[in-house]
Amino acid sequence: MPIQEDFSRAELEVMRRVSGLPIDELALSVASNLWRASQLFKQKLEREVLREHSLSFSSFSTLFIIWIWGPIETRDIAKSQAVSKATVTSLLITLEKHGLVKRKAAKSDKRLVLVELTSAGRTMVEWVFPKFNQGEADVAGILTEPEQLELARLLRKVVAGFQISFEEVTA
Amino acid sequence: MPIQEDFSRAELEVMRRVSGLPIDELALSVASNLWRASQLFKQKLEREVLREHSLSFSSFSTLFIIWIWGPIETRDIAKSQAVSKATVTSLLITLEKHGLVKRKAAKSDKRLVLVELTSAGRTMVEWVFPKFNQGEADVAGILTEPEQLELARLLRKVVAGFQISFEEVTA
DNA sequence: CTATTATCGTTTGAATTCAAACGTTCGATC
DNA sequence: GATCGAACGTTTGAATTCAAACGATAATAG
Repeated sequence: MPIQEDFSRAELEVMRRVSGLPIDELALSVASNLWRASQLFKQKLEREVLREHSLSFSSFSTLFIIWIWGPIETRDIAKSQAVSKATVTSLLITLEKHGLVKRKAAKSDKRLVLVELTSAGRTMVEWVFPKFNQGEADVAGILTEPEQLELARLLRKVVAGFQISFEEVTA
Repeated sequence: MPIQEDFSRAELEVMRRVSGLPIDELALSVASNLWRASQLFKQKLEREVLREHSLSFSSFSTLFIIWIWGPIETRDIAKSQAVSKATVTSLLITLEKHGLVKRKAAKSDKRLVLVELTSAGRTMVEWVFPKFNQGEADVAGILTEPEQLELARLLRKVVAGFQISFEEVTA
């Protein structure tokens, strides 16, 4: 069935109903498939990998960022995840409750909070990340390798375009 | 600066820190840029278009689906949005509170609930959708038209791959 | 026809999310 | 140094999200 390579059934129906309106149908296609792919990806990872470790997608992403960037400030977690500072505070409270991260005040600037993994947190990331990456590979594996490279390039260009347009909107 | 076309600075740092581990770095690139692009897209639309109408991204998406598919069952909204039925119930409660949708029992099957727009809901969608689509066009416009076509095709293939793999996981 | 099973939408409780408001701390200017 | 504005993380309140449990209805089996 060549429908997946061309247009999905749902997409065709949407197009039919908006035809006549001055709508950018290509942009609509890009946006709706971008959103849908990201949601399916998130759900797959939460159900198949993170659930058994009582981690949400956001919790794991935060844990991963802290693992990569060592002691890191709350505001930088927020920027790197494209979420608000309030969200990060909530996530850190949950993660701290589970003993995976610890917060400490910065010496130089008393407003700052430095976050780092506990040893339990480090163990968790190092245990879960390979399985998480396998899930990513399952999804990416739907495409050929040249297609994966091209998809990564195009998405990177979109992300870069955002950063140029707004440059620090996250309050 | 060719960094956006190649690898972002953050991506390079992540790669550096996971080098040595048996990680599929291409899949990691695809997944992280997919997630980031989708989140930035959602935030842009919520802030620049939906916020002034007191609509969340999910609320508008739901409204749009109901606009397209006329009277529709709760379970079909859930499937089309890739969210749980419980989420749809919550969204419908909010939308009903704002007078944008109405629910009625189906005659044939008393378990079903049919959802449709009120006239206020229809007015809202028809007013907001063009502006929403303009936001989509802004984002897609970061890419050339051939790139947009290719991105849509690749994402569609990924989405189709999901549907083949799981086929109705949404409980 | 009755009993079992499956499906529907909802409720419950907990986590995630954000704008707005807040107190605290830093920096800049006078 | 004192004052004003900016930036930090947190709190608050409301909406979104989901798994699990639930009652009601339908479909299937016996």
